[in-house]
Amino acid sequence: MTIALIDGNNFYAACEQSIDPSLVDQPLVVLSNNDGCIISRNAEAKAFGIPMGAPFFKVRTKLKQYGVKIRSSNYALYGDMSERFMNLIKNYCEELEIYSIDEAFVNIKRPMNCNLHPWAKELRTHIYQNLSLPIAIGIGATKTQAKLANYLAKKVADTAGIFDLEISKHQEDWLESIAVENVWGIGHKMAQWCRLRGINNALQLRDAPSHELKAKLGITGIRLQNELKGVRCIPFAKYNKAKKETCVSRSFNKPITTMDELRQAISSYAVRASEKLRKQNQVAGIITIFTRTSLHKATFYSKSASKRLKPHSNDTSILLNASLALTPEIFKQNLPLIKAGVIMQDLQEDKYLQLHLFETYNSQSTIQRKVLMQTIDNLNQRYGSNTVRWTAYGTSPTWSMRRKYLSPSATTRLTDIPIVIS
DNA sequence: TCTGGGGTCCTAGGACCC
DNA sequence: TCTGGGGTCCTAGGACCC
Repeated sequence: MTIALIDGNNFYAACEQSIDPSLVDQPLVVLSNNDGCIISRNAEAKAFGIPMGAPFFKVRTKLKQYGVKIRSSNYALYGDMSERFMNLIKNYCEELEIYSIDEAFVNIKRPMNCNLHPWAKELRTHIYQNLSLPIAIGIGATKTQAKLANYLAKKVADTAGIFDLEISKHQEDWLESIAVENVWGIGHKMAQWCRLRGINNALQLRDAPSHELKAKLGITGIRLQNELKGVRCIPFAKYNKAKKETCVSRSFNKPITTMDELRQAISSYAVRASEKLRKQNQVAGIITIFTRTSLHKATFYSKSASKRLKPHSNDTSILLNASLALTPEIFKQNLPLIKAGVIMQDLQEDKYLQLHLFETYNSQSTIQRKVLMQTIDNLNQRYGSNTVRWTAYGTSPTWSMRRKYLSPSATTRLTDIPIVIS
């Protein structure tokens, strides 16, 4: 078996372009939630030297000057496009592991002549014809090799978005061409450490003394090195693994200073987190809420508070009450809070709900609660989120996300379907 | 004015067990 | 002089990923 990593090029920007023909061939950037910073750029925008992750307010003038189009994050759109993307890939491989919203690892068999190019080419065409999304395909003996191959498929001219590192006659040369910071699993800190030791590229990392890597990076270092050599250490996860925690957090549109606002925000995140749990068929054993001031100010404040839930639950009322009870513990007077969130932890599958030996339970009301939650979820799913809502988070929040350049939910909401005038 | 959101894995150290 | 050996579980924090 061989591994391929398939991903969408500039995925968010490409999704925006696929629903709005006026964006084609135009430089385009997509902003993070709250229109904070740049998280996706198409090739035309990259050509202007607009860096990834740049705070929007710092590059705003430049964007205007170059006539770059701007979109706020539209996760309803990207999530739906991702689902379509993965479903198309499924027909082209033996096993699929969805790694992120725009990336998937697949297991494939090499044909007799070992050449996977025709397969890759066909898949690329198929995706483009169906979704107008350009993709890159990297092939390798291990996940890490596939990742590097994918990187090369995008960087090296003349590859047409496909690169097979496993059977390349010049594998070592290619590894040498990849800077150490571009290796999957090597972040900012580790790259610094590598550079200090003269480990500058993927080849040098592969051949570095193992005991030094072990000492610094632990078991992950040894794994990484073996993966570079072609020895599989990171397993292929065919099935969606159950989440270990689930978090809902947001930055505010502007700093908040009152307990009332914080309560509203926390409430709305707790409601959303409960929905997520039910969708994942999970119940939480611990709920944590947190808030903080800006990282970029001299006085930094950050506080969290947790509560154990007995028994585990995904009932909105229970999680809402727990988070509201915790809110006074994290609130501090006269501080400009810019972000808050709710984290659900110690997650279990809801069908194996563990009850407590010395508590009494009313199974009738438990079932009724479950049906109630289901009904609310169904109504919100069918008629739009917030059709049925909890009053705890108010009707017109002053703190909600800024999304000034939002595109329509063209693939998930009937009223937003694009209209073609011929 | 203004810098995202949502995750995972690993490790070290402390508390505790027999 | 000298104070065991082997283990589990939990937590906080660091590092990384997209």
